[in-house]
Amino acid sequence: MLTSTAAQSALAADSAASPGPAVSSPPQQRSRRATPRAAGRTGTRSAARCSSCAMRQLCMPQGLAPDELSKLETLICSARSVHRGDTLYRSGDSFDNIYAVRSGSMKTVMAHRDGREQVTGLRLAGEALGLDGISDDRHACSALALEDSTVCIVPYTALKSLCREIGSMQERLHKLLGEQIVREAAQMMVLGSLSADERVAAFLLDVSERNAQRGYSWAEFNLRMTREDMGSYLGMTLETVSRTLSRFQKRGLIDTQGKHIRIVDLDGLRQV
Amino acid sequence: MLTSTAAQSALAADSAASPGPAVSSPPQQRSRRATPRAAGRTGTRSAARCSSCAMRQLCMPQGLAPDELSKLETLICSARSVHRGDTLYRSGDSFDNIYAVRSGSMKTVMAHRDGREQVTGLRLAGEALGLDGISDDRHACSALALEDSTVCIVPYTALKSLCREIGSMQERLHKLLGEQIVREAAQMMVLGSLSADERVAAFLLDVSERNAQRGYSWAEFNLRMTREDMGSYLGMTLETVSRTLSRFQKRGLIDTQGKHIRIVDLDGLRQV
DNA sequence: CGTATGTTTGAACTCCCTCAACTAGTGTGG
DNA sequence: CCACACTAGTTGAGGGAGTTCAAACATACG
Repeated sequence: MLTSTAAQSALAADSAASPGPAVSSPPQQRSRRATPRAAGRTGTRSAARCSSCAMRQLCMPQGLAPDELSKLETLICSARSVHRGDTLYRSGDSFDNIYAVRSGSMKTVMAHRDGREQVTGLRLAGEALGLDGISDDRHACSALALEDSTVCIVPYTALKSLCREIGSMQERLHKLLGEQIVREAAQMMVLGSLSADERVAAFLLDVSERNAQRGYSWAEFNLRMTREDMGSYLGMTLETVSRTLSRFQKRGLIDTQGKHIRIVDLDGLRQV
Repeated sequence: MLTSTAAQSALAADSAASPGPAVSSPPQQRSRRATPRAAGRTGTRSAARCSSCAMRQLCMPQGLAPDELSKLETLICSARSVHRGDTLYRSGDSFDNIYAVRSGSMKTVMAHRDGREQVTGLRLAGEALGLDGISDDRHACSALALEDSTVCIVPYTALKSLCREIGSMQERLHKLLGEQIVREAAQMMVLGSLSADERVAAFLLDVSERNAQRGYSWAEFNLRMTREDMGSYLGMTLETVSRTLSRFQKRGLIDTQGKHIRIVDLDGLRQV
C-alpha cells in the first residue's frame, strides 16, 4: 500500500525503453572498489551529457515528447559521482540543483538540534532528490550515498524557466513534488500507526515495488542501508530491525543474508 | 525547531496589512452556531470573490505584485464553507482544486487499508490544503474541518496556467509545495526520533509559532483537535497525550483547560 | 437540560529499547 | 599473507516508556 503511486516516477514514458526483465537482482558492484577512485572526497563532476539512453529511464523525462526531452537534455545534464558515505549536499547548503539518481542509491537525513539524526528518505536509481531545498533556498536535509553512485544535476533556476515554456515539463515537476508529499505522508502513517513488524514489512514491500517498477526483480535485491539506517527510517532500533528480519525469515516470509534480501512469501508479507 | 520555516506562508507580503497585534487568542466563534447554517451537509459555495483584505493575509498571494494579485483574484476566488466534522475532500476524490484555509482549521487524515487512520496534518487559517492530490489526480488524504471553517478554492488547472505566465506565481506555488515537503519530513523526524514528551512539546511549539506568524498570540490558543487527533498526529494514544499535558501543567510549562492552551514557560517547553 | 462525546487519571501489561556479548565480514598495515 | 582493528549484524536478558483497559469526570452539542 505504502506509496504505491509514487514509484512510477522511475518509469520511462516509453515502456519499450525500460531496462528489460531483469530477473535477478540489480547489477551490484561485487568488487566495490573496482572503479578507480577519482580524486577528491566530494566526488567528481563530469561535463558529459547524460546520454539519452540513460535519461529515458530516469524520473524527469517521463511524459515528455522527444523534442521537449532534448530541451531538457541540453539543460540538465552534467553528472556527478558520489562515493559511498559522501554527501551530495548537506542540510543548510544553498539550494541550486535538483538531482536524479542515475546509479546507486542514496539516503536523506534530517538532524535535530541536539544532534539526533533521522533518515527521512531512501532514493534508488531513477528517483529524484533535493526537493527539500525549494522551500527556503537552503537544503533542509543532507543526502548521502549508500554506495558509490552517480546523479544527474538539474539546475533549478533553468528548470523553472523550462517549466514556464513547456507545459509537460511543468506537469512533470509538479508530479515529482506531489509524489514526495504523498510518499512522506505515507511514511508518517507508517511511523505513527504501525507496529514494528508492520513497519518492516511495509518497508520491504515498498522497496520491492520500487525495484519492480524500475524493471528489476521485486523478489530479490540488495539493500545498501545498514540496520541502523533502516531503524532510523522506521522509527525503531537496529536491534529490533534485526530481530524482526530474523523472525520473518523463520516464518518463511523472506530470506536474508546481510544486506541481500529475497522475498519468499509476498502475500504473507502483505498480511503483516 | 519543527517546521520553523514553514509557517511564513501565512504572512502577507505587505506586513502592514497583517491582522495586527492580537494579544489574546484568535477570534474564536464563542457562539459556534451563530452563523445561520446553510442548506446541505457539504457546505456551500459562494460566488463572491475573496475580498482583497482577506486575500492579503492568506498563503497564496505572498510575494506577488498588486497587478499579479488581481490576476490571482480573478482566478481563485470562489469560497466554500465546511462545517465542523464535514469533509472538504476525501481520499480518492478527483483532484481539481487547491485550497487555502480562510477561517477556522482543518485536519488531513490518511487511511490504511485495514481502516486505521492517521492524522497527517493540521491546517490553520492562511495555510494551503489539497496538495496531496497533485501526484496522481486523486487526493491521497481526506480533509476534515475541526471547526466551522471557510476555504478559498483555487482551480489547479487555471493555477498552472497562471504559473506559466507569472514567474512569481510559479515561485509561490513551488514554495508551497516545498514547504509541505519539509514540514512532513520534520514530522517524520518527530515521529521517528522523539519521546512522547518531546513530541507534545514540539507540537505545541509548532502551533504556537504558526499562530504567532499569523499575527495571533503565540502564548494562548484554542486547539480544536481532540486528544485523539493529537495522539494520532503524534503517534501516541490519547491517554498519553492527556497525561503529558497534565504533567506539563504540573511542571508549570503550560496551562490547559480542555482545548484552550496557554504557554507559560516557552523556554522550558523548548528544553523538552 | 440531558446525553453523547471528550478528557482525566489509575493500574496492569507489553512491546520495544537498552545493555551486553558474540560472530562475521571488510579494510589496513606490518 | 596474516594479524589487527573496525564496522555491521545477530541474539539474549532485563527494564521501562507507553499502551490497554477501565472508571469517573467534564464539556458541549442538539
